[in-house]
Amino acid sequence: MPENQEKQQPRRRQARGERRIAQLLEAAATVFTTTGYTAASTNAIAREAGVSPGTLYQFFPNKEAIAIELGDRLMHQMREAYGEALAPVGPATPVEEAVDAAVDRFIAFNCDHPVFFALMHGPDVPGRMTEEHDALHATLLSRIEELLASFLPDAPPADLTRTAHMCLGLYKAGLELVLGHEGAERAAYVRELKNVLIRYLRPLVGERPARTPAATATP
Amino acid sequence: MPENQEKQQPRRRQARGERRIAQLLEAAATVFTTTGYTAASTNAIAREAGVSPGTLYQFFPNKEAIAIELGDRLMHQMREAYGEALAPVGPATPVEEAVDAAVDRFIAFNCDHPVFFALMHGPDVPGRMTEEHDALHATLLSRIEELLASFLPDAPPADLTRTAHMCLGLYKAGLELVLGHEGAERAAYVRELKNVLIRYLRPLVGERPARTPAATATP
DNA sequence: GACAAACGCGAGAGGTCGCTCGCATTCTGG
DNA sequence: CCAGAATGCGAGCGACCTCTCGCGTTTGTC
Repeated sequence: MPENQEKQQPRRRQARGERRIAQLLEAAATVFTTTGYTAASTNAIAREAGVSPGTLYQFFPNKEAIAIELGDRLMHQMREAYGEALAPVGPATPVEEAVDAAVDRFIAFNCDHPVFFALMHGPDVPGRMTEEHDALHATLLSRIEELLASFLPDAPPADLTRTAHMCLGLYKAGLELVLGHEGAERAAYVRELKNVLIRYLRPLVGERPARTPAATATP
Repeated sequence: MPENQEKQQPRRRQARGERRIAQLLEAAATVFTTTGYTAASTNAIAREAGVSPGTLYQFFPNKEAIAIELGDRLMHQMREAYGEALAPVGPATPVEEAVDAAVDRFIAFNCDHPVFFALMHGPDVPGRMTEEHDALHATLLSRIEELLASFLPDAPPADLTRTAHMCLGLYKAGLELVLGHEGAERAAYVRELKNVLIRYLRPLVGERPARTPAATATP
């Protein structure tokens, strides 16, 4: 009984099918990025992939399933690229370093996969999409909270949760600005986003060891 | 120069019509807030207002016009409530005070008019709505930039613009969290949002609190 | 080579949404 | 009081969207 590729589906895919699925997901990614989830039509996705609408529904039961599968694969790629930990932080790492590493990683991932932002940011998603969205959100939040806990061992849990929410929100705001610019401007916004997070978190972790003289020479 | 009510339209409204318009806009506000602009149907708005679809189109040429008019009225209310200046800031006001006042005002307005957030936040808007959205965005940005300029007279214009974008983005992120909570939690998030902005801007205005003797002693 | 299953197609069924149109009702100015 | 404008209605038109269905094609297996 045990061996299976995907799930418990009695559906045997050929190599051609797997290729089509990848092709369709890629097309869906570009369409979602440009028009958003709700505005994206399955016909448009099929057209972008160069197949007929019927073919699309050979592989996905409905439009939502496309986004779900896309989200799952993105999540998987993310875990694969960065490992289980949000950011590997040693016991004496300064905040600056942790923020710098985490932001760089996430920004890089989001720039490589703009769909992620589209699926993340849109509360224009109906039905079961919301669950998936919330799951991802909760995952990220718990990672951030975990990371924060290593910096703030004696903070009340409620404060920790709030700070984590705040950090994620700030990151999303910064990400939007980063994705909206190119080249040097983009880099400048990344720098600003890091500044925001560092300056927000710095006062919370007063007695951290290294007072690194990094960045921002005072004018 | 003749007097006119709305614009150069040869459309004479009766008192009943004005009432219907207000009623429809109110209904549209609740529908937009709950479902967002794109997902909101004109039939739903008419139903919410207790009138027929045809009646709705007696007063608005299309769905977009409803949102536009709603946005205009909100904008007007905002100006009326807070005056032309974003926040009246004296020449020696500390950053803390300016941020505190500005955030309190905006948060109060957004809590009173949740539609504002819905119309603001949704890039799910097609066609000419985007212009209106961008116009509002630009207005807010220039106000913020203006305010920042009074704090940072010698900063390069590019940096000023970037900082203004960042502040608005941070505010929007915080607003989302604030609106997502109630009571004490909400107040805590307001506090956090202020902290974020203050700590972000503080290092940029090093020699600011020259006049106030009881300034912050802590580094 | 033959059979079954997977793949591929595209017209179109079924549904929703924005918006219109013809007609009834209410208001307003003269 | 009455002509005409403003208001109100709701069935329904056309466009579009998700998803289906029947049938032809390709692929894997023996």
